[in-house]
Amino acid sequence: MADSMRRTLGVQKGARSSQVVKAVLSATTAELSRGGYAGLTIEAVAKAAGVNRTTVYRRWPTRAALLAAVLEPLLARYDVVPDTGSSCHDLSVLLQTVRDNAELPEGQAFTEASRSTSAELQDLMSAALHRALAPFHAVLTRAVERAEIEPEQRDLIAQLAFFGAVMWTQTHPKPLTDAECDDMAQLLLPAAADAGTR
Amino acid sequence: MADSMRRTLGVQKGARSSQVVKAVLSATTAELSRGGYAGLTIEAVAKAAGVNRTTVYRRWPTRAALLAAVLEPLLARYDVVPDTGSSCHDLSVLLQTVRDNAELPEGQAFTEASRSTSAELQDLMSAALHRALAPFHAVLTRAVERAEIEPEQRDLIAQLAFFGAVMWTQTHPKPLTDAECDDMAQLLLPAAADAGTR
Amino acid sequence: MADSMRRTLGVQKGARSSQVVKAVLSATTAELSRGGYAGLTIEAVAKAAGVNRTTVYRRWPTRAALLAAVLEPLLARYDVVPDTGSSCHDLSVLLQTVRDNAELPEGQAFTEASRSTSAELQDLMSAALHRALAPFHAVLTRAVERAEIEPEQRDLIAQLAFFGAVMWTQTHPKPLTDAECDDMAQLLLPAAADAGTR
Amino acid sequence: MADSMRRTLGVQKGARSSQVVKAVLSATTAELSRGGYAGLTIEAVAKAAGVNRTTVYRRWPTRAALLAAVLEPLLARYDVVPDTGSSCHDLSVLLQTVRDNAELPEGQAFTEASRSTSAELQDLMSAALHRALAPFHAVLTRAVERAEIEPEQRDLIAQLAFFGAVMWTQTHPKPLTDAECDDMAQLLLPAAADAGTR
DNA sequence: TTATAATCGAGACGGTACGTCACGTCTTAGT
DNA sequence: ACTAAGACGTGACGTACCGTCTCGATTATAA
Repeated sequence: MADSMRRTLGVQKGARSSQVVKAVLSATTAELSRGGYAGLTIEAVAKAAGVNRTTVYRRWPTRAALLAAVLEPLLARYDVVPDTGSSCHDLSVLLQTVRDNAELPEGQAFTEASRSTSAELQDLMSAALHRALAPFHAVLTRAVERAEIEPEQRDLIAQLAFFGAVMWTQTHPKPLTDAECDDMAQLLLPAAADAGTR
Repeated sequence: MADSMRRTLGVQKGARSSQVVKAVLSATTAELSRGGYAGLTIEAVAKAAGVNRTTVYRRWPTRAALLAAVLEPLLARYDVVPDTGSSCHDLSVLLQTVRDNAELPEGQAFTEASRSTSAELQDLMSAALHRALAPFHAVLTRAVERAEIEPEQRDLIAQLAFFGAVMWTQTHPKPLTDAECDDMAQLLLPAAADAGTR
Repeated sequence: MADSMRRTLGVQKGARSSQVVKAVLSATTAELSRGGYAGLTIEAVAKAAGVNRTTVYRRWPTRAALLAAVLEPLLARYDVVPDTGSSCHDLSVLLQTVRDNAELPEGQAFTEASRSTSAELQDLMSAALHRALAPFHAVLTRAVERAEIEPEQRDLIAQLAFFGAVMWTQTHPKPLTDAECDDMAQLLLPAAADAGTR
Repeated sequence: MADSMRRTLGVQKGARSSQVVKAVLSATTAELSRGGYAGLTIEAVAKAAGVNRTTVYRRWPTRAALLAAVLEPLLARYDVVPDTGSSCHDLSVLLQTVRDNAELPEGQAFTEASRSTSAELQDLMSAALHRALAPFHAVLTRAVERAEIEPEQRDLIAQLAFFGAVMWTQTHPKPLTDAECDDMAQLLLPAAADAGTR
């Protein structure tokens, strides 16, 4: 039953396997950078990685799996919550992380794919979204505790901050600067901004 | 020369043509509602419209053209700038418009497609984005004139408001309520909110 | 009933109609010269003639009809039977006629189309073949009367002579010369050749 | 590089592949028998063979390739030169081979296609023609050596004999009989016929 | 050290959709 | 009354990837 598929399960210790993995994943980001997720084909990835098409299929059965694999490092950055003492600054730091991710092809592909209706992607993407939003909620929960914002504003601010940064390049030719991240944070956390300034 | 491509140019007077157009466009929204833009195939649209595939190609040479056609009514709603006297309320009205659009399959497809790297879409989508953002800028320019916000905050607020509303359903199971639109507007325009309150 | 088709039946007196006919027919030979009968499309003919596609269809409902129209002048040359006194020379003259026709694009298309299995062509082509073979039979019948060949050889010789000339360009880069026509005639009618020589 | 086109190159060991090949080729001759080469569509061949259309394309990229494949056995018959001692009889044997081939749908398609102007066919067909004419030239070269014909008559006789037989069914309802083959050979090789008779 | 299991490359296949071309028919105008 | 122009359904084209399967051929891990 498991044999019928002959699917690759884990990464072998040997150098060969890990090289294949590395080659495929970097080929994937390369392919994502031109064409985005919509233009991502297993065929092209395999060719770019110098690997047989079936080999890719064995380890990553779907396009979504490939995306997930390549997305992991970006999401890992959201696993640490900044804590500088100032909510406003914490938020700004998070926005900078978002910006850094959004500049990478994988990051672009993420926002592109997050709108997809495909079932396989839906789960992956909503999980990733929650992971990315988590530090925002953490920082803003602290802001609530410091009485800088009302509790019921928390989610709204997280929403505005996160997507404001994610979608920045949609409307602006250049990526967010650090100063603009600060502006955005101050706009959304006026009380915290005052505290930091004075 | 016009003959050389044998492409359908305008809608004929006859009932036949206009019926075809209607059938195809509504089939397009139907197909968009399941599968989104990524899952939109001319084949399926044609079948759902009870029309031959080539007929679709003649009038809408690309998938993007089909999307543009079906998107037009939504974008038209952004052509009127609300003017209720209160900037905060104007903004809220715009957010409600965004929400209404985002609930429709065409609207979802719009945000999905706007992230695409495809050349044909790029132009169409950036034009649509500008059209959708225009009323936001108009309303906020009035807010600047009323000294409710700083001039340099204008674009930033437009950005946060627009994408905050557009991406709402990414993080929330239910669409924006009118009250939430008000909250969002007040958060972004605190001075104008005060004015309206007093 | 007849109106439902709205088919053009005869050539109108006016200059316009006859001009259309001329333009289409010469466009047809032009198209035949590149692509042959297999590559002949109504679309291309209409465009080359500067005429609408439907106009062509009305007057020549099928590709075969177009071919027939353009073939007529070539077949007309077979309606006169040479009579120089020498069977051998008569045959040579016929072979030269075949060669002249075979050099024209219509002639090439004729031999190409004559092998077709299409029903509409079958009739047209077999009729044309008979018309082309008729003078051969006439000349050879005279040869039989002159006791230059056996009666039962008549059809065989006609067959060899006609197709030998028609298919000449299949195996030779240059068309038949007059001398080669003579050689061929003498080979097939040795008795008549002797008579002419002495 | 071999992967880049994903084209089927050779016949695999497995029974599957060879069965596909067999099915497609016999379907091709079946389709040729109705419609001829002009009416041959990959679509119909695939359907008749119970095979997917793309599978056909992979192994035989063009219609011409399909024809060539199906033609090969017929052409192979021309690779052996008859040598019965009598030039006249040798020629008759060749004519019978031509007749046998011309009765098969592939043979009909061959003569049909040989008149085509298509580039892809041109090469294939001229090569096939040379292959078919080769034994004629061989037999007639022997006849020259036996002083039965003049050297400069050789090609002319080959031309007349070959095409006379090939085109036989154009003008006759029934295929060539063996006796008629003999007649034709004797007509073209009178000296050799005498030798055989005495 | 040699089995044994995991992984890979290669070739082939059925299948879906693409975008294009030409077909032949029909309707609606425009002279 | 003809022709023009526009539109449509239809069939076939050749291509691109898809996802699956079956073979060997390698390559590691373990008896």
